[in-house]
Amino acid sequence: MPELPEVETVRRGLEPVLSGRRIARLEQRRADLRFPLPDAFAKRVAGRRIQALTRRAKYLVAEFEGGQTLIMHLGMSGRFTISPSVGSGKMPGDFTHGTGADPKHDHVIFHTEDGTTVTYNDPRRFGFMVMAPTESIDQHPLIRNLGPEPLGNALNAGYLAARAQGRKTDLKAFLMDQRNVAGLGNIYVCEALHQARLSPKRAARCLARTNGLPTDRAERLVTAIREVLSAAIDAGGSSLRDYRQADGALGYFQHAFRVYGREDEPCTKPGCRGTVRRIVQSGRSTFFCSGCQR
DNA sequence: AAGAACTCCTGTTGGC
DNA sequence: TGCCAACAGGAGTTCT
Repeated sequence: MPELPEVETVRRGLEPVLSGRRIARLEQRRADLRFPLPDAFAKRVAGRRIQALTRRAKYLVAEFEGGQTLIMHLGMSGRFTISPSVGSGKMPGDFTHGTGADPKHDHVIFHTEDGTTVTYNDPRRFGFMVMAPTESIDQHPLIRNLGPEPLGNALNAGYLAARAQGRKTDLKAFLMDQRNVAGLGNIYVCEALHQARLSPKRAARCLARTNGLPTDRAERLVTAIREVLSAAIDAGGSSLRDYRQADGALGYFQHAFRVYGREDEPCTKPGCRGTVRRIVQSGRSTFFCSGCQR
């Protein structure tokens, strides 16, 4: 579900209440999400301070004092919601305790030392939380094989060209694969390909070097990925069904979608008279304009 | 080794 | 209204 912009938005929302704060108590309401929750989870977290809350790809990463790091993934329907401490200035009744979602799916609740609670709610339970030693976190199986962060310098046309060399898989699947680029999902792959005017059906090897130079296609794609993700983060992510920011607010980038969810609507690209189509690739919906995406 | 299919789980939506 | 199938933002595992 949440892709990089949504996870980054959640991280920014949680950082002020979690980073540098001690977890007084952790409430665990079931044994597992997608995978079992960490052994002795509550005991390992209680009384420990979160030294940093970062993000890698679609993972939220909480580094605890004492050498352990919690890796969290929101799956398709996971959300974190902050409830302020009593007496924080809010009027009683201003804030519904919990997530605003069905409380029967409140699975993990972090109580910070100052009384704030952070609740993880996840109806589909595709999310997960894993604890691992901080010192070797980069070698963790969930982290080890991730491709570069798309907003960092490591993603560039030369990298993409090399990575796509000889790959017959289509561009859609290539970009969805977290080993190639980390953090993209169905929505932003569709949007980035549209902006780059590339067909999702094209073989990934079209990005590879020709005459020793990265292709114009690879350049356009890198630019498009960066612009789409940056704009989405600025908008607080995209809210379709479940996604909310940590303060409960909706994201609003969904209003800026050019192709996603716009089947049969006209292409918005200036000068393009095409219509947005929906096809299925690797079992998932792809939205694109066959007029301007080649 | 790459690529495709299958799997986990619940909720919503659209067709009949 | 009820029922059922299809679908939803992900990704690890298991096949071919």
